[in-house]
Amino acid sequence: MSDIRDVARLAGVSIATVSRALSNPEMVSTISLNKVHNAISQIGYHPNMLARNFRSTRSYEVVTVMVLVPDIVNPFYSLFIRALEDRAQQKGYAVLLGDTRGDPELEMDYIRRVETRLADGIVQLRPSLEKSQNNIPPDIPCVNACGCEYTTGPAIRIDNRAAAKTMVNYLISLGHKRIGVISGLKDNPHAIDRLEGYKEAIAEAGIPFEKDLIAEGDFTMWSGLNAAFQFCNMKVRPTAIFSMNDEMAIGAMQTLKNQGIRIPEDISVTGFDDIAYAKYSDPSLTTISQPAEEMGKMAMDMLLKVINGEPLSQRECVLPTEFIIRKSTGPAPKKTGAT
Amino acid sequence: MSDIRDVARLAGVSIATVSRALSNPEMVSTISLNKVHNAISQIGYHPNMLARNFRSTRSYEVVTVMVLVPDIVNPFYSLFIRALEDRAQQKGYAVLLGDTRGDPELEMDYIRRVETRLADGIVQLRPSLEKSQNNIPPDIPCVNACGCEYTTGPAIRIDNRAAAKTMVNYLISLGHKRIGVISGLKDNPHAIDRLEGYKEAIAEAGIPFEKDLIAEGDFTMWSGLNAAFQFCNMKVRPTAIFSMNDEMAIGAMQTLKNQGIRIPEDISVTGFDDIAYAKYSDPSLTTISQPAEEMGKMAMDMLLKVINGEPLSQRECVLPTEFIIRKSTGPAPKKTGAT
DNA sequence: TTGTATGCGTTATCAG
DNA sequence: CTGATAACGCATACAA
Repeated sequence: MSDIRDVARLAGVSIATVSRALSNPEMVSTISLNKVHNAISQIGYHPNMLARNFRSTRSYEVVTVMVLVPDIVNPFYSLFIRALEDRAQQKGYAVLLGDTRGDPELEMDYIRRVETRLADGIVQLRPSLEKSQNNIPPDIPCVNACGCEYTTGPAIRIDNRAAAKTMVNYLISLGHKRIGVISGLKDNPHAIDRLEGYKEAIAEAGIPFEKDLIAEGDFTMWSGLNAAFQFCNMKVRPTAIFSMNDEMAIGAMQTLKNQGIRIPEDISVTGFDDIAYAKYSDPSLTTISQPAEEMGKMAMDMLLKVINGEPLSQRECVLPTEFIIRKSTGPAPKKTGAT
Repeated sequence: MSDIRDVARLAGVSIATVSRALSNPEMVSTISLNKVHNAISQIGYHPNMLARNFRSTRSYEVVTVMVLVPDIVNPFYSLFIRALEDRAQQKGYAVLLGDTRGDPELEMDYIRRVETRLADGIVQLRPSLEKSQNNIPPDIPCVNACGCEYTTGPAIRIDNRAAAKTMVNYLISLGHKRIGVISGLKDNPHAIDRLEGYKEAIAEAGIPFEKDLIAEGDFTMWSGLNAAFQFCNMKVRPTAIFSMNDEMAIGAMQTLKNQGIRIPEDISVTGFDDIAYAKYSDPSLTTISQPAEEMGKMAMDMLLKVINGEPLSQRECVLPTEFIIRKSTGPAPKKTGAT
């Protein structure tokens, strides 16, 4: 591996000149510039970023960002990350992956790495409540990109409550009165916000809240598949199911179809996120589209500002969602689907 | 940010002792060890990995690996990466993300970063032919984790040809004689290998090869959806479609169903990869399961050996696949489905 | 415009 | 077992 010294020697200039030729070409004469460039291509020199970056600890030369994601296999997250990474790449920054699998221990491991300067900042994709505040030390730059209503600090989020309410209102407008919910884990902030929206909607429609209509999942297809059984076995089945994400909705539809229940004739199903598969499911899924890519892009930009100490125009950025009607929803059946 | 010097001062020892206490505790007396630990927790010291790593360039202390992936949104890749990252995390290494979006320019950008020592090695997920050799300089440690038959250098792969052949043989055993193919891009090594398997299978069954039965896609659902039209419009439709991945198969099924073609009664459809959605598609997809997680794990282990200069027990590791029969395939219909 | 010399935070070498 | 001190590769203040 060749040195900056090797280049200097070959080019017949000082290492300072080589350094400048690379970082501040305008400070170097054309002649030297040429000599340096020739030398570089001759010996195939690549500046050592580790050294460069290490040297300028106090400078605002960012290089690496760590993204903390609960599960990169989830299409919503991977879409987000692709956009984030794209943005970073454009600006010449690098993205370190930290798949926490929802494990707080693992998350801490990753955070520690950032403390060791392996990265300059964090994009947190785990929604965090105020109490169980993301255990990220205050001195390390961080943006929460999946915030909820209780998130503190720089954050990007959607209005989960309003989106959920829109969805449930739509179901109500179709005549549904018994609307089941497939929720995320009860203490998940998104689940909390979305349930809030559900409650508001039914309350305004004069529909009483029934605890039995809430099934708990964990945002995986498998959990959606299981949750649906709870509804199949009820004496009076709900005529619609509001699933808190698309994957659980897809799992649930699987169960329903296996039980001979028609969608949407017998029961309507809705999702959340609008992952790619939502459009291709059978039937295609009515859902809420989150601007995953926009969020990824913004998260990157926002974090850079935080790192560079620039002021944020707004601590929190709430992005709009889109309500997408497909074929998994329809009018409530005339007689409630008793078993 | 506190220094190693701060720790030394507070602990009343030399910085060398502090360094040793952290890296080689066995070389330090218990007394000093305690003093150091106390000091560290008092001032909240975190060793600067950048400096540490920079200092020991020639040491075998790896920290970062870059994974070059065509598209992280593809579930097969994200599953692979999750496993890779998991393994890296266990060993204390970090994974830099390089989503190339299939763009060679972008890929070069990432490779350059590795040349600048931002990472110590590369896991390449783009299959590469010998001719269009992955343009990774020979001096940088690399493992190709999606190899094909022509891949050179350390590689992990499956036997695409054999897997494809198994699948097509199965379709033939069901009585299918006109078997359409939804291929990846023609010059994609995986597509080439799998097509080879298809050709071998039909040849052995005495079925002539028809160029018209090959539709080209690009491994996205959208392309599968479009490719299927080619078959729908044929005078004599194929009775089975061998899609080179699950996503295209899912897209194709969408088209078929929209055209009123029943699966598998009128036409059988098969996929490749066994992504999570394959099980939940309608009908569930007969496919080939690739051991994505196993591959990710092995890729990490293999790359570490390469980086550390340890000898590889075998240059290439060919992993077994699993043939999974679900509900998208059935006996060939009696009369060929003429339009 | 250029060169010299210093320091970034650690590890490693060498005496003690 | 411990403490000075010299690297590591580069950027930069300062001097020329």
